[in-house]
Amino acid sequence: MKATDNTGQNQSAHAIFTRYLHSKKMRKTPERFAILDRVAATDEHFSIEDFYDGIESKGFHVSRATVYNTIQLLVDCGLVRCHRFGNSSSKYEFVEAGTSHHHLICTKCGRIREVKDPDIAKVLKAKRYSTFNTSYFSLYVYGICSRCSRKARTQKANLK
Amino acid sequence: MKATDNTGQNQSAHAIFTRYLHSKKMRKTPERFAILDRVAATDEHFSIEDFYDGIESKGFHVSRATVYNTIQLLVDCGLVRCHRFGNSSSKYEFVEAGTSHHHLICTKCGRIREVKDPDIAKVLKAKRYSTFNTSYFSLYVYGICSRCSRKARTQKANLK
DNA sequence: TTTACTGCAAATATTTTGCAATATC
DNA sequence: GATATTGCAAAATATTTGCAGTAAA
Repeated sequence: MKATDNTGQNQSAHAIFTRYLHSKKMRKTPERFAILDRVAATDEHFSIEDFYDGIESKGFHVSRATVYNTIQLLVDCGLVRCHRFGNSSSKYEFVEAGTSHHHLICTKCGRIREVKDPDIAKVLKAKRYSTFNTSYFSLYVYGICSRCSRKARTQKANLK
Repeated sequence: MKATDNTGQNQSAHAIFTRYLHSKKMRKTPERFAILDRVAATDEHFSIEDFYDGIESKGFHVSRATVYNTIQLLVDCGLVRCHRFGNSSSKYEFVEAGTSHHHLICTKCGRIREVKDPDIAKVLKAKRYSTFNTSYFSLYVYGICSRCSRKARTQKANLK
């Protein structure tokens, strides 16, 4: 399981979620916390379907509707981010407090690479947009990945 | 109709698309250019459905499948960008050559605001990622828009 | 005890695909 | 003339919704 400390305040994801649910007068159900636990234990991007299959295989049953609902709550309270790459289904990731990364997306093969980029993160964090209360950023860099570049070079060479 | 000059080379969108189709040995059909023309004449984000209805109402008939295919070609050759905001359908926009903007997305009401931000654009353009051949960026800034902030303040005040 | 939440299944929305007819090259 | 592209409809995929039963507060 990953660490879930939050910006030095040492609040666990559980505590954040509990506080969020409380503030919205929503119920603290076992399904919601089971889903949070499993999300927090997942290092990769996952789709709802991935997640649904995964949690079933661990012997815990929740309906798809509850997965959709709960993941959305986690997005709303900032514990999870949603990405919609290419034309595939929504992908989610647990937010490791205090960290940040961007995504390099290959427009040829669709492969996603994560990059930590403190320089850009710093510039973005310093940015203020008038009358807009920023909470976070998503930066997507589109281009051709090394594998596809290599493939293209090889094909070109073979044509000669 | 908007100007379609490209990075000082004065290539029209038509010329770019023609060149692209030629390079891929694809056919230059009237449907493809009619779709490009209408895309280039549209200032806002549009969904495939919006676009389909719009082009029908102008008396030009193309099938949905052709709209999907052709818009994807335009994305592939860089004349159009695709955004997938929130959980709505894909939104597209014509790329005005040489310009750039980011998107502020309200996590409460879903409203999208475009902002030109030359500073950030400059920083991003200067960025190089090893073994990745960048073609463009998309930056999404999430937060609460002024309207929603105001609404929240008013509600709080009324509770007192 | 009240009613928010859950599971299930059906409905909706969006996008993709197969195939016969057509038009580009 | 060969075959890429089109239109149409059906299929596939992803997500939302309605409702009756269950459980948190």
